[in-house]
This record gives sequence, structure tokens and C-alpha cells, in this order.
Amino acid sequence: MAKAKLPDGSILEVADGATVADLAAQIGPGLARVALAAKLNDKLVDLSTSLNGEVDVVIITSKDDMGLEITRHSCAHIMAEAICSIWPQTQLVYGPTVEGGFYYDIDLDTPIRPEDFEKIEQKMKEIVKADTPFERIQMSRGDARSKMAGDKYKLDNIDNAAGDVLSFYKHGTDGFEDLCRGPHIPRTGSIDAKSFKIMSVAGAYWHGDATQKMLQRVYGTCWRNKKELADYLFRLEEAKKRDHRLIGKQMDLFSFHEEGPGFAFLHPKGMRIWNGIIDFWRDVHQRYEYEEIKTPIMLNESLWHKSGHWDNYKENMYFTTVDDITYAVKPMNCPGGLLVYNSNKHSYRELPMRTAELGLVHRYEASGQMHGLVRVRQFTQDDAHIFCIPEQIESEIVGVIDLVQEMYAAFGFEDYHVELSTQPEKHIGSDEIWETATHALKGALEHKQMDYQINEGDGAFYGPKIDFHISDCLNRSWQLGTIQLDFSMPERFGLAYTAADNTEKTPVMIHRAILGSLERFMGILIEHYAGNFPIWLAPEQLRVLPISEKTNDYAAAVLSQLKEVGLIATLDTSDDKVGAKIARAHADKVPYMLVVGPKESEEGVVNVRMRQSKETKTIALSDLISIIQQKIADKSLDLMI
RNA sequence: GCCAAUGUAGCUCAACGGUAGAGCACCGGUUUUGUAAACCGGCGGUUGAGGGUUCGAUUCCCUCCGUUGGCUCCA
Repeated sequence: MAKAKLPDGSILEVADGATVADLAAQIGPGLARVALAAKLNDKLVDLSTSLNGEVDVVIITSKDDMGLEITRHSCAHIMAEAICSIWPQTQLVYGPTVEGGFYYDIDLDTPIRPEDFEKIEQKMKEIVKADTPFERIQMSRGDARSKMAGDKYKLDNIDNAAGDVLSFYKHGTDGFEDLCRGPHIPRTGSIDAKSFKIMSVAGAYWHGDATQKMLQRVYGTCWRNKKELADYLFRLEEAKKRDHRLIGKQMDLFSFHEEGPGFAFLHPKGMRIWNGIIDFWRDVHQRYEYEEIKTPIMLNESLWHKSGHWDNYKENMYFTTVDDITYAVKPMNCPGGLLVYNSNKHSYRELPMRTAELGLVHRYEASGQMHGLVRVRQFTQDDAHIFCIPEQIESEIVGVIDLVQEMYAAFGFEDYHVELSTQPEKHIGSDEIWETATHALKGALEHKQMDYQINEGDGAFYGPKIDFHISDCLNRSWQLGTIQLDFSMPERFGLAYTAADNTEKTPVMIHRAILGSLERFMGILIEHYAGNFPIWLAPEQLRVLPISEKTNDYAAAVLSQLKEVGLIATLDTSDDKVGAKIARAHADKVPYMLVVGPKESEEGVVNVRMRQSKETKTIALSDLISIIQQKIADKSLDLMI
């Protein structure tokens, strides 16, 4: 007899060799129906796995997240079968699950097109309806190799697989088989035929290596049922409405033009947001004891040889030659900052010295990677360089993290994550220096008790870094802030300070950006607020809406009082009914709409309607002004008055 | 840069081998309006650029440019 210990602590006895499915049936017919897989002693297995001896058993159903993940993986296999049956020359490569679904990389010379998706889905539905079992076939690595002889992709997968026993899964009526660790759902019919959808197809390099063949990656989504799928698709559509490129157009914040791909044009309203961010930035930086500098955007090429950028970064740089002298447009601000440092002699008493620069940099990004404001070729970094003695490193980094936390909190950002990137292959500086620098960064993170993820080999060529990432409306992650330690650049540029013992020493340099790129930050901010900027950042804070021409004069008087106190307000004197004016103000995402008609005019008040609320409130203008001014001062995210 | 899709009026979209059309925006007029869009009229396009096929191309083919989705790379 085998003994199965269930999660509630109870122990069930089953015949030796009985399967998990048998156990599920013994527990109850309901469970047997919905069971998809199981965990035996914490190891994921199929329902067909037999039980021996004493084991902890957790039966997984579609209700569990793991059950859904297994279903998605099985769905990937079903899609693979469908594709292979439509295009028999298809070679399968690799088909994992991803958030919300799965993909399968295939090698097929015929491009799969969006109009083919329905055909694939149809075939998948047939496979599901045929309700054939997923069968696990185990064999030795050697047998697996000879079985897959000639298939370079599967052989590669076999070579990369762990363990001595490999498994294949077979399902369908045509004997479709694929190398896979499993587990899988018991039958193809365990998936709801209306719960999946092919989403897109894109190119993807084999092994993610640009020198390798480009495969086709077919993305699909899969859920528990039709409703969950519909909900997911709806959420996706809703998320797309937050896209900063769309809102930027709707609110007339910025534009892009063929004449300057990757170069953003900020319109007046976009510029107000930009300036609002910068005003706040300057305010905070002054409090954190930074000095602001400005360095040229073009500098002699020789400087970039000295800094190491020419060797490590030239394919991303713009150059221009005037009078036979080649200038490089700066891709980073540090060399300029170093020249500023070196303009004077420095004492240890001056350190730490924090110099900030809103630096306009240009980086030649390959055409396929530009993306709205978040990936451009020209951008403004809220850069700063901190020069300090080694003993100050950790406290300085802690100070930068404090600054990051304070600034992100002001914008209402909470869901950012932190990554520590270590020494890349292409780098300058000795291994010992890298070791010390990386250790210092870890120390600061641990001091701040921050959760972080380590990206091995992902550092900048001059030092390791801590990055702050945030996701956009479609869950794509973007780097904002960064803290980079640099023991190399100060030596290259011969930076020095006079220590207390009157010897000359080399300072440590910390590069850091809080917002990262102002363009990117603004893009993320637009999506974060869905264009509904808090009052302190709103490009138009109030709009006065007269009921008719008869109250235009009063409305104009209200407007001038608002402008008088420095609020950004406009007046809608168009010949429309007030409903139309409200609709338009709403589309423009104006926080406060001030409706004025004869009633308001007589009493000298305004009728306020807030963005995203149907309620209105009549209030004296002076009272409204002081409430709004307070909200601006507090950087309040709430509009309620 | 690579794979694929795509580019029509300021914006959102239609027409898909036979002289390019709508809504919104804009301009003019009527209306004088009370909380998410009053009415009438008008202006507006060498259909991204350049080649080719054809009697005829927005439509089919090629090249380039931009954009979109991924991959790679990165703030």
C-alpha cells in the first residue's frame, strides 16, 4: 500500500502503483473531474504518475495558479500540433509559458500571418474536441538523442535539459510528440476550447542571439474559460487606452516627425508638464545638497577616446566634423562633468561633492527599438555625479536611494523594482575594483532593506549599477533611475583631491539619475496617470465654461483672477452648449471645470465640476483658489474640494 | 539592425484595379444655450517617397523612409 499525505494532514492509503488520478477519484468524483496535475513531495507530476511508499500529495486543479500555468503550457503544445499539421515542414524549437499565456518558437520559412491565426485556432479547437490523452514517454538521454537525430533544435534542448531521464509528450490523433519536461494536463479536452486565442507573431533569434537564425515566435493567451479570456482581452484594450503615445496625441502634449525619428517635439502642454517635473526636481535636489551644472552637447572626439566611450560605445554615437576637427555629440554627460571637476583643485573638505546636470544626450538607437517617448534617440538625463572618498560610498548611495524614494512617492509610483547589474564582458577596470564596487552597492541596498534582483553581466562598461524599473501600460518594464559606481573614470581623467594628510588622492565617482530620461519619465507618467495629471502637474488646471455669450464677460473676469494668482486656466467661449464644453474639457482631462452662468455671475461665485466626477459644487472663487493652491503646494494627487 | 505588419484630410477610419469618402477638428452662418457633444453650409488629400506592371494603380510588384508588435540592444 502507498500512503498519500494530503495538504490537510490526512493520510489516504491507495494500492501500490495506483495513479494520482486514482487517488483524486478516491477523494471525490468532483476533484477527479477538475484535477490537472499534482505535486508529489513538491515535485510537479502528471495525474498518470503512480504512487509508491509515503508521499506528500497536492492535487492541482485549474483553480490554482499552477494549474493555469500547466494548462497554458499544454495549450502551447496543442498550438504546436496545430501549426505542424498546417505547415508540416515546421521545426519546433521552444515553447514556454509567459504571463497571461505562452509562446512557441518555430523554424518555418513560410511567414505566419495574422490572417492565419483563425485557421490555427480552428485546428486547436479540433484537437481539444478530440480529447486525446497527453501521454508521457520517458527515455535515456542517449535514446532521446537518437530519436531526435537531425533536429538541431531538439538536440540542443536535449543537451540543455537537466537529469538523465528525458521525457516526451504525445497527444492527438496523428501521434504528435514533443520533447518536454511536463507536467501536462491529462487530456487535450481539459482545456476549454473557447478560452484561448493566438495573439501575435514576431521574430525572435534562436537563443536570443542576434547572430543566430531568426525564428518565428507565435504568442497565444489561454485562460480557464471563455469569460476569463474575454476579461483579459478587455483589460488589454483598456490598458491600450493609457498608452502615452495615444494620450500624447489626444492631449496635444508632443509629436514625432519623419524628419527626426526618435526625436521628440514637445508641444506647449507637454512643456508645462516637463517644466513642472523640472521645478520639482530642482527643489528636491537643492534640499539634498546638489549643485547644478551644464556642459556642452558636443565635445572633441579625443575626449571620448580618453573616457573609453569611443572604444565601447561609438556605434551608438553621433559625430560631426567641422574644420577638420571631429566632435562627438555626447551620449553621456560624465566626461563633461569630469572636466568641470578638474577645473579646480579640490580638498577632502569639499567631498562629497554632488553636481547635477539636466544633460541632453544623443544615442543612435537601431531603428527597430524606438518607442514613443520611452525609447528615443535624443533625451535629457537628470544626471548627477557624486565625487567622494571611499568611506562615503555607502552613505552616498543610501542618500541617492532616499532621493529616489522621495521623488517616486511624489508621483505616486509604488510598483517599481530594483535590479543590481554586475560586471559585463565588455568593461574597463580590474576585477578587484569591480568586486569592491559591487559590494558597496549591495551594502547600500541591504542597509535600505530593499528587495532586488541581480542581473549578472548587465552592468555599464565602467561599473556595476543599481537600476530602478517600472512597467508601462502593457506591462513592459522600463528603467528609470540608475546608480552606477565608477572607479575607472576618475583615474582616466586624473581626478584628485587633497586629503587631510596633504597627499593627493583619487575620488570615487558615482553616476546617478533619478528619473532616468525626462522623456521616458514623462511617457511613463502619462500612462501612470492615464493623462489625468494631478493638479500640480496638469498642463491646464482649470477651464472656465460660460453658459452662453451673456456670461462671457463674467467668465473672462474669473479667468483673469485665476491667471492673476498664477494658475493655468483657459476660457471656452465657443458657441456650444455647456454640455459640449464639458465633454471637450473632459476629453482634454482638465481637472477643474468652472461653469458660470447668470446665477454665478449675480452671486459672484463659480460652479465647479471635477474631472471624473459628475458632482458639482458652487463656491466663492477666492475659496476655490486657496484650496487649489494648497493642493498644488502639497502635490496632492486628489482633486476633491 | 533582424522578422512581420502597416502608412489614405490635422485626428479616427472607409473605398481595394476604373476620376478618393465619412465623422470629429477648422472656417462662415443660424441658435443664446445649465453640466459628457444643437443645426446648416464651406474649406481640406499628387492616398509616405521613388520606380515598375497596366489603357488605367490608393489598390498589384520592387526599393527606400516612417510607424506598430516582437527579438537583440538600452536611460
